[in-house]
Amino acid sequence: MTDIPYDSEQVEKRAQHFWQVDGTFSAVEDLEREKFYCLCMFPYPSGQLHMGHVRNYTIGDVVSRYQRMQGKNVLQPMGWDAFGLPAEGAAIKHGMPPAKWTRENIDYMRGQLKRLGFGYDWNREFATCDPDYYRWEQWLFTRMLDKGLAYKKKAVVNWDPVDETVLANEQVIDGCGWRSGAPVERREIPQWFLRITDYAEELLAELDDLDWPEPVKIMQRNWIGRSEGVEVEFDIEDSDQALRIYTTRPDTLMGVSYMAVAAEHPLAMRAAEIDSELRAFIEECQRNAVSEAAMETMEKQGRSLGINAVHPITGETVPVWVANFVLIGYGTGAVMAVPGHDQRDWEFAREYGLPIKQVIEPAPGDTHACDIGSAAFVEYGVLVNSGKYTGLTFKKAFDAIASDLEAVGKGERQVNYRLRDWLISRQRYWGAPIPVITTGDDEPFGAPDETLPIVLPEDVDLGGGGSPIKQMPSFYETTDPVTGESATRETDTFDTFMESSWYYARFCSPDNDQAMLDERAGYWLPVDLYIGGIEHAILHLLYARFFHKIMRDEGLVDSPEPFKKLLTQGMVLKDGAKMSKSKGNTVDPQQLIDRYGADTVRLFIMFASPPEQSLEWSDDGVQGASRFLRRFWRLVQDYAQGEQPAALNPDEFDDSQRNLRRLVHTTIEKVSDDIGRRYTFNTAIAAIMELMNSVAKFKVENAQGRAVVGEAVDCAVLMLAPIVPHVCHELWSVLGHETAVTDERWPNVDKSALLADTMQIIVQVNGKLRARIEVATGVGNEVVEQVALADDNVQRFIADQPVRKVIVVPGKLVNVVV
RNA sequence: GCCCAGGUGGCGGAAUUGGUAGACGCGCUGGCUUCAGGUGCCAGUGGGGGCAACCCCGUGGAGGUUCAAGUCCUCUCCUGGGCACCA
Repeated sequence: MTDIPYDSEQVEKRAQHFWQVDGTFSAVEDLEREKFYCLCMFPYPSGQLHMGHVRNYTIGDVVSRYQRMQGKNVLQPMGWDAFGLPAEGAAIKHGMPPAKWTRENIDYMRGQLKRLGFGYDWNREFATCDPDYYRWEQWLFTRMLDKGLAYKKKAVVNWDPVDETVLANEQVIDGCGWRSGAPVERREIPQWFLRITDYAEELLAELDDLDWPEPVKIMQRNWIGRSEGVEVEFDIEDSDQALRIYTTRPDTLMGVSYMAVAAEHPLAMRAAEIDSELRAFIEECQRNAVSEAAMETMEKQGRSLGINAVHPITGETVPVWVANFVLIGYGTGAVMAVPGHDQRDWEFAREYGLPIKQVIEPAPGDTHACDIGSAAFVEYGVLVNSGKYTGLTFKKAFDAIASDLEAVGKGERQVNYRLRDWLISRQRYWGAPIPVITTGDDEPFGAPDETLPIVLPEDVDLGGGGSPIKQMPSFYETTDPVTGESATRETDTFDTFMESSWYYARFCSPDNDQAMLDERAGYWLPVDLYIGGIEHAILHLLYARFFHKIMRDEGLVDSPEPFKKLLTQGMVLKDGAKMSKSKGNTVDPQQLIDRYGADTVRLFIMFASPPEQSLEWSDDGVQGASRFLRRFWRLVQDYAQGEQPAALNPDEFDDSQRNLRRLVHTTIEKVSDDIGRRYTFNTAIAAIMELMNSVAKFKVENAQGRAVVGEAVDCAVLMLAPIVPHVCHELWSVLGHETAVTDERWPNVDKSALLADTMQIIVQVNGKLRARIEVATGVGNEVVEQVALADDNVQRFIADQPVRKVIVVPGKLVNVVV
C-alpha cells in the first residue's frame, strides 16, 4: 500500500504552475492544423463566481481538453461582460464608481477561475468596459448608421416620476419603482433602434442548418414569428381617416363585429379629447406595465370610441373600441375583432355585449367542438354566413378575400414578423456611449472614426440619481467636426446586449488597434462549440446572430453564423429552487475549493447530472467525488510502485485478463462517445468508476495480469484528464511518462479486445421477463429460440398453451407469445 | 396568457434506435479494520410476498397503439426557463 497522501492543494498548485510556465493554453493560429474554438458565455463580474459559472466553465474546459487530446488546435478564451445595471446599484450602495467596483470584481473572479484550473488563453482576456473594446462597437454602429440600419424613433420607457429616472423592467415591482415606490408611468422618448427585422428572413432560414438544440431553434422561430396575412384598410365613417389592421385570418373577415385600437392610437387620442371618461381610461392604460406577460395576463378592458369603421367588403359599420391589450408598438396598433373565431375577442365581446357571429364551421371529419355560445372556434374550417365566400376552405377563402380587397384597394397580402426592431438606447451611465452628435435641430450623425472611442468618464459620483454624464458638459459638449459649430453628444448608452453580441469574434483579434477584426478571425470563426445558460436561448443568441451578419456584410467575417454548435446548460438548484441570496440557499464555490480542491468540485459538478438538465446541489455528493479521487490516487500509486509491466500478449491471457481488457476497451468506446458526441459527462464518469471498481477487484497473478492493469490505469488517467486535470497531470508522471498528459493523445479502442465468446439473451413470455440465457456469439435465431423455449421457467409460463408467435431480436431478446 | 423544457427508489441520476427499469454515486443497514475521526474494506439496499427458486406491483395522473412502452399518440396535473430595459 502506498503511503503517499493525496494532497489536492499541492497537486493543483504544481499542475497550474506547469501550465503557466509551459504556456500550455496559449493558442497560436496554425493553418496546417484543424482548429477548435470552444467558448463559454462570459460572466458578468458580480463579485464572485457562483455554481452556475463553475458548471458552465467546467463543461467548456472538459470539451476543450478533450478536443486537444484529439489533436485539435484549441482556442478557449475568457473575458468579462462588464457593463450593466448591478454596477450602478453597487456604486450607490458603496459610494464607489462603477468602474472601480467592476475592475476589483474582475480581479477577484479571475483568481477564482485560475484556481479551478481552466485552460484559458489569458493573453486574449478583455473586459467590455475597456475603451479598446467598445471603440469598435461604436465604429460598427456608425457604419450601421450610414447604411440606415440604425435609426431613431420614439419608444415607451418605464418612468419613475419621483426619482425622475428611467427604470429597467427588473426595477419595476408591482407597477412601482424599486427605490421610490411610486407608481411607474409609461413615457415615450426618442431612442435608437437597429433594423434587425431587415434580417428576419435570413435569421429564420439559417436556423435550419445550425447544430443547435431543437427547442432553442423552435423558440427562435416562434420569436421571429413569420406569418402570412393581409393588411386590411377600414374606412372610418364620416371621416377621411382609415384604420389599418393586419390579420392572418382574412377568411374570418365576414365575422368582424368590432375593431380594437391601442390607447396611444391616434383615433383613441382624438376621441379622448372630447370625452373625459375615455381620457381617464386611456390614462389608466398608460400606467400598465409594458411587458408582454403583463399584457397577456391582465384583465381585458376597453371602451367604445363612439365611432364606426366601414367593412371593406360588405360596407356595414362596426364600432371602434380602445382596448388595453392592444399594443401601439406592435403592428399597426389596431386589430380587427372576430369573436366567433378568436378566444380573446370572444371574451371581450362577452364582457361588453358585442355581437358574436359564426362564419367558420368545422370541416367534414373535424372532431373539434364547435359551439360559438360557449367558446370561439379557432380551427381552420369551412366558411358559413359569408356571402359569396360561403363554402370555401381556409386557403381558398384567404385567396379570394385577399384578391377582392386588393382589387378595391382596401388591402394587400403581406408577410409579417412578430420580431420587432432592437431598441438599443439605455438612459443609463454604465454602458458604452452611443457615438452620435447632434448640431442644432439637424439630424444626428455618427462620430467620425478618428474621434473614437467616445470614452465614458469613469471617475464619477452616482449619488445624484440618474446618469452623471447627462449632467456633465465636459462630456456632452462638443463641436461639429466639419463646421466647427457647437454640438451635443448623445448621453444614452448602448444596451449591454450589444457588447455580448460580438465578443466571441474579438477574442480572435483582441490586440488589434487598427481594426475591429482581422484575418485571425477567419481562422478561428465560427465558434465550434458555444456553451451557456438556456435562459439566453432567445435574446442574446438572436442578437449575436444578427451582429454576425452585420459584420459579414461589412466584410469582417466570412461565415454566415457565429456558433456552429450550441450546448445549453440547465440551472444549478439547491433544495429544488434556483440558488439565490434572497432564498438563502446559495453554496459558495470558493469554500468547496478551499476544502476539497478544484478537481473534486469539477468532478462532482460533471457527475451530478447531464449538462442540459438542471443540477441539484448536494454536499454529500461532493464527499463522494472526493472519495473517488482518493481511491483513484491510491490505486494508481499502488500500481506505479511495482516494476515495469511486460508487453501485452493476448495469446497468453486467461479469462479474467481477457474480461478486464474487454472492459478497458468498451469503456474507452463509451467514454469517447459520451464526451465527444453526447456531452453526457456523468455517464462517462460512471463508466470510468465501473472500470476502476473492476481493476480494484482484479487479482494480478502473472506478468500479463500486470500488463492489463497497466493499460487500464494509463487509459483511466488519460480519460479523466479533461475532467480532473490536476490529479491526472501528477499521476501521469507517477506512471513513469515523460510527457505532460495535456500533450497526450486520447486512447484508441482495440476492436479485437471487444470480442466476446458468449452473449446474454433475455427471454420473455408475453412481454414479461422469464429467463436469461447464455448462448455462443454468432449462433442463428433458430438455435437461440430453441434454447429459450427449453428453459424451465419459460416452459412453466407457457404451460399447456399453444405458442402463437416467437419474436427474436438478434443479440438481445426472445419474446414468446402464447 | 403565450412559447420551450422537465416529472423514474430515501436523494442525484442511468436506461443512446420501442426490447433486462433503477447503471454509477450519495444516503441507509449489517459486518470487519482502526490511536472510532468528515478513515479504509466487505455485504445488502424500489415496494410487497416467499426458507428459497421465484412471483406480484412499479417510471406525476387517465386513456390508447404494440408481441413488447420510462421511451410513441391523446388528454390532464405539477415544476422550471423565456416573454424584448436583469444578465
